[in-house]
Amino acid sequence: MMALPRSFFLRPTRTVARDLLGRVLVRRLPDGVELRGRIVETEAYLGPKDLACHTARGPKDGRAKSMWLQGGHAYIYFTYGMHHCFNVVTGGPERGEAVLIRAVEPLGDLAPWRRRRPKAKRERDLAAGPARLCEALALDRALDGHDLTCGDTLWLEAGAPLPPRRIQSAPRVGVDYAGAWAGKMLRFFEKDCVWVSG
DNA sequence: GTGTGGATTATCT
DNA sequence: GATAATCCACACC
Repeated sequence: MMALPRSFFLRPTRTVARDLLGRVLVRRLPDGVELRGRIVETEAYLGPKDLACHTARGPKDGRAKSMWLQGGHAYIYFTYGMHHCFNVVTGGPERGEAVLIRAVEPLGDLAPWRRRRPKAKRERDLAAGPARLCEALALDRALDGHDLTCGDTLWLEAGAPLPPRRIQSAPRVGVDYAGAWAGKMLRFFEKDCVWVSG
């Protein structure tokens, strides 16, 4: 299976956020184990004008510097003193836009997922939530800025995109401070899917 | 089922 | 010094 090409990520961020639903995120761990998850929930962050977006604040070489790369790179940051979150950068270089991956449906053998998420009591908690997903897939700042189009260590595969009627939208999570941008419908998830967070 | 608070640190004011 | 794109445990209903 081939990694999704650069052109996939160079489209408008909202388009990519919707089109990522149903696609497959693949993570090859250092020990060679490969984990695959079907993306079921995303959020779009629309660059410096979007007051909920990390590129709307702070220096360009600060925490969010990877977000200024060309589409198809990873932006992984650390927050709340203990959690990581994984984003896919979108659009051309210097756009400062990205899609936050909020939840995946684990595919294949669940044992390696459980091994990394011993606290998850229910299967549905294995990767529902941006920080849970990062814990399950062992994503941290070592992979910040990684090129997702090389098919190495961390990449995306075509899977099966969702038809529009299976996609539901909602305001983004945890961005109440962002004024008019807080209420915008920039969160996308699969309708009636048990693997979606909250 | 709902609500509250604690963990823990990079980043910016 | 405050805050953050969060999660979990535990209390209480």
